Amino acid sequence: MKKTTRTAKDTVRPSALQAESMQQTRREHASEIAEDYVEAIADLAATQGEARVVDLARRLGVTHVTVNRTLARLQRDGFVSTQPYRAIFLTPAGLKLAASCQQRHTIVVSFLRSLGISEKTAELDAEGIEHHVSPETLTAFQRQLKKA
Amino acid sequence: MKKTTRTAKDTVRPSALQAESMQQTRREHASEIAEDYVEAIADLAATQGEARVVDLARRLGVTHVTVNRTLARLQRDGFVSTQPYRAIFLTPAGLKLAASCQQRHTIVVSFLRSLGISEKTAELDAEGIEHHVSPETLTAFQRQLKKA
DNA sequence: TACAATATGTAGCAGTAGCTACATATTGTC
DNA sequence: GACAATATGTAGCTACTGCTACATATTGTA
Repeated sequence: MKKTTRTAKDTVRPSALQAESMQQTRREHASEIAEDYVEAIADLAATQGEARVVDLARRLGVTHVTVNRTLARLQRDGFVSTQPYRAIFLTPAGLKLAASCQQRHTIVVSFLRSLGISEKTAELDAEGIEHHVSPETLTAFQRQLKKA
Repeated sequence: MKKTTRTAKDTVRPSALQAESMQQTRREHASEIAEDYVEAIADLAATQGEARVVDLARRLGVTHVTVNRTLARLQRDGFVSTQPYRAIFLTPAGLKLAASCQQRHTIVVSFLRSLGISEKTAELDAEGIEHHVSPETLTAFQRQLKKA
């Protein structure tokens, strides 16, 4: 036997629902960090006038080195535009992404709060949860909020 | 100036709530995969008698190579015990983790279903969400389920 | 202007997760 | 037992995320 038969099969029909879930979760994870960054940049720009590397590092809880490299990736992917020793700006795509992230974040936090969850926990959990909430689920959250 | 002052400051007082959220999310991410694996292994052992590398690969939507390396890490961390060309077994720690994951998964899915979310979406979203649900939030979900 | 503080950038390391290609072991069947 | 099919293992690549240490640029202030 020359090569793995399994690989081809897996590609065509990964398996059940769980494999699909896992793959989706992984795909989402790739964009989670992008979302966190653009959201932070938008917020810093709004509150402080501009977003700098150190601000982001503080905000995201990583070193400035990590921020730097991630910004390079975000620039490569068209979400931000940066110049050495200058403030960081969001591109139209970045602005759009930031807006939808902020809206989703607000909805998730409000929803959790409506269940009686504490402010702090709601914020902490929302940060992890929000990236995995599908449009359908987000709509359900909003529906529930209107009821209450 | 010899070294970065910022680093020390960041370590002591990362910033606001968001930095803490991010760091927590990253920590959680480290254990997400472990949770997915032990859950899958437990399920395969229950339904098929034993868990093999190929089964896990199909189930998780990755190649057998990835499964292999991850299993090595899980063994290093004390969650599974493996022997070359043999079935994979969960250690007591692994069994415990699997049980709590399955319970949490069930609660999250039930909760989403109770909001009128479709079976498929509930499963897909739960897969991503469940790893970020704190005990407080999980309790709130259960409380809500009892109401309905 | 000069100096110190701060900010930003770069080099290089570790760890994790994914992959393909290839090598070896096990298993099922004739 | 032999052979083919399947399963498992290993080598080596990419990419992302985090870090420390060090180098350079900018900025604020005496």
